[in-house]
Amino acid sequence: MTQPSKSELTILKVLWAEAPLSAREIQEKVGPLLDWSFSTTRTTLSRMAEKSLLQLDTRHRVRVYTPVESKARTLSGVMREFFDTVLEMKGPLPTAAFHDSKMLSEEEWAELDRLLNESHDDD
Amino acid sequence: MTQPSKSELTILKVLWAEAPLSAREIQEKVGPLLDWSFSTTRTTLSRMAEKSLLQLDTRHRVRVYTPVESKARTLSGVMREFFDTVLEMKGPLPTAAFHDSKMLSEEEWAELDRLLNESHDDD
DNA sequence: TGACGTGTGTTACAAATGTAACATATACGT
DNA sequence: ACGTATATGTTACATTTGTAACACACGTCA
Repeated sequence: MTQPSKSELTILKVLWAEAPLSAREIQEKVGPLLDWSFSTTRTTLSRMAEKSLLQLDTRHRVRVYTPVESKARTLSGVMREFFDTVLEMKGPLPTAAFHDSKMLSEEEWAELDRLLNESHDDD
Repeated sequence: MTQPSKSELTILKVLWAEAPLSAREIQEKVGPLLDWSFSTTRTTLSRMAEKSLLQLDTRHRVRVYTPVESKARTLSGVMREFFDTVLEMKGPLPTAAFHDSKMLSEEEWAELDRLLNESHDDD
């Protein structure tokens, strides 16, 4: 499970909020944020699809992108990696401390907690 | 303030524990961990010095390396960046939640807390 | 039917990072 | 003085990521 880079995470965030979206639609959202040209956005989307971070479909004759993994699953991986390497905390993590981040809903936090702190060998 | 990569962080960790160290000494500690050849370690050390992550001195006719920034300062930057981009938590962070990480002593946690949550415009 | 906008495939190049060899200098022991 | 180990300088090449242009196909509108 390859971790998304910072830019890739930005794209994933807009897609978690609303998917599937076309490259053009994604560009309208992340272009201003990342100051990217449409080409750049498209290249990054292609690479994300290659890496199976995104799934590709065709709707109304256009390519649309959907995240393969849920927000909770992806962020749990990113967080696990971070705490492992930076703080060397291998065991359960104090996820309650982050619950006031607006990034996830209550249900998503519940899923993330489960993923981080319970059985760890799926996927 | 360039953030250290994962490998660079590994090197910084051994130097925070004991510095200054020569390339050879560092290799003895990180080589097994990272499965690196001596050359690789040396290249990374050079680049870290270029980026001013490490300071270079000569002791007993050998080059020795010392971290420029303290563990607390470096980790506070890394953590700030992480919570910003991943969880979009911009304000104060619940650092108490991490205090059982063995990475830092009580005093270092105190420094890190101060850096993360108080005035934010030094260095 | 021909120009134009939009979608898509392909290619390009630079910087950062991972990973390492080669070559040279220098000190230390014999 | 000579060989040998260690230290240091330099160079190399691949992969990932950032950043983007070029070229072509297709549908729509005049």
